[in-house]
Amino acid sequence: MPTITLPDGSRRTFPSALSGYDIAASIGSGLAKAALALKIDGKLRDLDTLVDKDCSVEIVTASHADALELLRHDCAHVLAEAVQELYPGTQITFGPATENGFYYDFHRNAPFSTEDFPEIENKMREIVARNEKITREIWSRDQIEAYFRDHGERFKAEWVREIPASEEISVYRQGNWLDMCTGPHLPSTGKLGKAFKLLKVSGTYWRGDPNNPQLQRIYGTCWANEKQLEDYLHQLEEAEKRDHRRIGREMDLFHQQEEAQGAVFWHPKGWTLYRIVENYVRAKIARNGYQEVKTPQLLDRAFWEQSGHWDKYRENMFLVDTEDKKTLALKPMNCPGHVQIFKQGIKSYRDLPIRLAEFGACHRYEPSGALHGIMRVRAFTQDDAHIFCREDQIAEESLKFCRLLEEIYRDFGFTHIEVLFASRPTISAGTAEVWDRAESTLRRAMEAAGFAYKLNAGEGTFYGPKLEFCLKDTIGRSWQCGTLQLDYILPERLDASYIGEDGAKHRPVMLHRAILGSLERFLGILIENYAGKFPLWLAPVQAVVCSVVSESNAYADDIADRLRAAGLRVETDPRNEKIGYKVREHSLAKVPAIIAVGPRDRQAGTVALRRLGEEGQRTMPLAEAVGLLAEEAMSPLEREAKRDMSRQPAEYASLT
RNA sequence: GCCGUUGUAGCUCAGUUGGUAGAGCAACUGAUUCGUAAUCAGUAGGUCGGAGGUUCGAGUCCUCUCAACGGCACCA
Repeated sequence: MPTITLPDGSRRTFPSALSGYDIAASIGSGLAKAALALKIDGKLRDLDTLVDKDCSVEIVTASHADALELLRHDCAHVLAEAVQELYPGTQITFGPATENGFYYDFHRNAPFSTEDFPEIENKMREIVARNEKITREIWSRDQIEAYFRDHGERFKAEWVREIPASEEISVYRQGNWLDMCTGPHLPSTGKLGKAFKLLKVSGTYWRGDPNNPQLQRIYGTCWANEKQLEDYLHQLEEAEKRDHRRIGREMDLFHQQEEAQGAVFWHPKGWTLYRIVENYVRAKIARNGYQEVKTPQLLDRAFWEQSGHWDKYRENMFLVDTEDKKTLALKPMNCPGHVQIFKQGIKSYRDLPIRLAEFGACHRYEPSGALHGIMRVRAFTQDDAHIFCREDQIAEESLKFCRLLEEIYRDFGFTHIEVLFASRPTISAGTAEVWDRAESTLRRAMEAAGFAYKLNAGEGTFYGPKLEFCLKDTIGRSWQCGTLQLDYILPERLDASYIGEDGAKHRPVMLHRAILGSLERFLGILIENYAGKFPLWLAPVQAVVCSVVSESNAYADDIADRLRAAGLRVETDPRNEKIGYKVREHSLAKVPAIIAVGPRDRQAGTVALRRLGEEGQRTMPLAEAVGLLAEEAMSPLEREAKRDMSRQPAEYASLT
């Protein structure tokens, strides 16, 4: 006599065990028809699962938050069935739901191409129309292995043996097709509907290992209804318009070309943006106890051998052979250079922490397939710094860093930061004991900083655990920007030391940290997040002064000079064009402030100010416009400084 | 590096079964001086990513190669 509790809190008692479908039917025939699955005590289950004891039950329909994952996973199965029906000999592997859709990995000798999609999609629609019943069965390992082996499915047969003996293995059957899968699934393929579309095909490796056979992955998207599908496809199109490569060209910020693969040609406007960002960080870290340095681009290979980078990354370093038979490497990172500066002279425990910062130009020979616009390049600049400190200072320094990073990200408009904790990789330097200590210290610092983080197991650096601060681009790809790495190894290898209170030599601990990460990547993300419509302090061109008629050109020049005197980046547009034409052009160029001046303005000493994205304009005295824009154009740092300056001494007292 | 796709004027694209490249916008010239998202007219511009091959003849077919894009793998 199970008693079930429904989401609205009501309870129903049934005389005997019954399926989710029966429960839905007992509530209403409409619900029974719409039901896709059920949640028993919060766990998603097949609709025909028998409920035989007291529990809470939710009927999952297409509008339920969990429905999409279910639909997408089923869509992957339908895709696999369609592919196997169309292309005999193709082997199945895995096909999960993803954030916006699904994929399925196949093994087939002939390549799949997007040209095959219409045929596959048609077959998928056919399978949906067949409305094949989907059933769950429990098979023994031997049964499954034999089945897949008999059907030429070597990957599935291999995988069965990997599943722990303690686990029950389920098989889902739909029509004549079946797959080993934990489920849950829809009651039948007909419930999938029509709102799916195949998107792209890509290569992948069996179990993610390049040494394994190559598989072909077909990606698709799937939604609860066609409206949602259309919206999603539209969203993808819109995202394309925010692509940093496209905006970079449209706004004349930068370009890239074949002869400098993985490098960036910054145009005047782009370089203005770059310098604004760089100078902001420069001023910000100077206020936070960092000292800026500059270290050599080329260093002898012996140096990299000592640090351990040669062993691990030689293939990815740019090397230069000299006349005198030396091999130098273009620096792929700045740490060893900073250690050399630290090592000059004798350091006392009183000197610590020492925070050395550098906008370090680095070169890495990244695999060609990894290059991506200005987000992943071979020549980039890190806002790098190394904090040399005592072990007892790690926690405080880590905390300070997290606070600083948060402030800077906030100033650039980023509030959603994904934080990952990357732990010890399989190949690493140092002892387990040192690693344990490093990991637990870093973990505690993170918790003190109040950052929620996810574990990125085994993804730390070879010399220490790592925090990754990630930001998302316009289509949701996550990019590591900031990082904090705790390192006991390099100070040892490069023989850095300080004199402790006890008069003896000690090893400092090194914190590697970057906030933006690579200036190039950060700017790429910044461009995408603002879609090029930067806040005034970041806009390369903050205002354009347009004359309405040629007669007003001199007045426009005059206005521009006044704005420049107030520190604004201003251009004039004296062309003999209609004002509507000029407004359109500068709006498309995403100039935040468009100022139009005509004979009327000259007489009255006014300007007509139009803000990007707004309709219409405001006519105001010149002084007012200058004041308005100059105030808005202050960087967050200048704003902060102004606030501090105006603080009364008493307020300072209360701060301490 | 691996798999797939793409590569024609500054940009977006067209180019039938192989017969020596076309449009719109931008640019340039001229006219127009017009108060808030495209004034009109005219001119110029590419040898079709690169190399090789097949052919009487290739943007169009074949081979190789480079780069970009989407993933995979990598990311100190």
